[in-house]
Amino acid sequence: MASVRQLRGPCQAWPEDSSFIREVLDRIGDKWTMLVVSTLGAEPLRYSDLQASIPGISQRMLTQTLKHLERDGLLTRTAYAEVPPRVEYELTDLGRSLLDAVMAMADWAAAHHNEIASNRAASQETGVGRERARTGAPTR
Amino acid sequence: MASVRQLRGPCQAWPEDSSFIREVLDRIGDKWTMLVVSTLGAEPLRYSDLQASIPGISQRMLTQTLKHLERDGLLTRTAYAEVPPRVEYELTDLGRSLLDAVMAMADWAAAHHNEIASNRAASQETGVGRERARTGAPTR
DNA sequence: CTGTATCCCTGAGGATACTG
DNA sequence: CAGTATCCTCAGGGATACAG
Repeated sequence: MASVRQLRGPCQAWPEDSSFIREVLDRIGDKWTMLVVSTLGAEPLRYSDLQASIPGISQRMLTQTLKHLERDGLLTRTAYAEVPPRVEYELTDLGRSLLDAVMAMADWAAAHHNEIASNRAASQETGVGRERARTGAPTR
Repeated sequence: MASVRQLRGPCQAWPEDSSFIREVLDRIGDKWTMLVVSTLGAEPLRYSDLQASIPGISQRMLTQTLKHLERDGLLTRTAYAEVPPRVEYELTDLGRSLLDAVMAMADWAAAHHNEIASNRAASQETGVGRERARTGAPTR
């Protein structure tokens, strides 16, 4: 498929096709999805491995995120009927294709986070882009 | 800078460097940032143009998003001291570099949203990855 | 036109306890 | 081990009114 950029000229803001952005945001914009996908990028993992590999994630969120990803066909869930239950999660090809795009974003972050941090620090001093600081006494 | 992938081998989940993912998510994972950036991708726009081009955004959110992007050096704000005030927002080079990565994600969405939609529909019928449906009478 | 200031509500998501 | 079921908090963000 053609690039979104090709679909519409360079000097026209996307009319309502911001839906693409919305769509990708709804899918990966939540707190854990990208993390789970990137963690599974290297190798299939079981539930407990995922929880251990993703510091701070709760059972509730891990389960929910995995379900959503499975629904969308980004990963597969395989349960082995063993004596201590074992369930493995693995990215599908579709999931890996998302991972590529995600890595591009990660690369961007890696390449520019210093620059951004210093910009932010500079704005701090200048007052640029800062939320209006409380001046004077509060209203009440 | 080298790719994140190059930094660590292919068969090792990122130890704690999920921070890259977190970082990019914290910056663009909110509801409007990507939309504003992509809207400014084509050309500089003024406040009212942005609001018109991004259906559903409130003044509050537009202002806040613009401030954050300005703080991080992703766009510039230029106020013209005219009789009806005019303020133009324009992406910086840094902002445009982000846009490239964002477009990659949009391309991914454009290329795969059909596949994902049908996967989701299929799961719907199969019951795969679905939240447990209420069975029987509620607890109370 | 370009924002600020408030109020308020929803829902993402954390903590905890329980189950097959 | 691999989840479910509940409860509850808190902050993102919408609506509205006001200001330079």
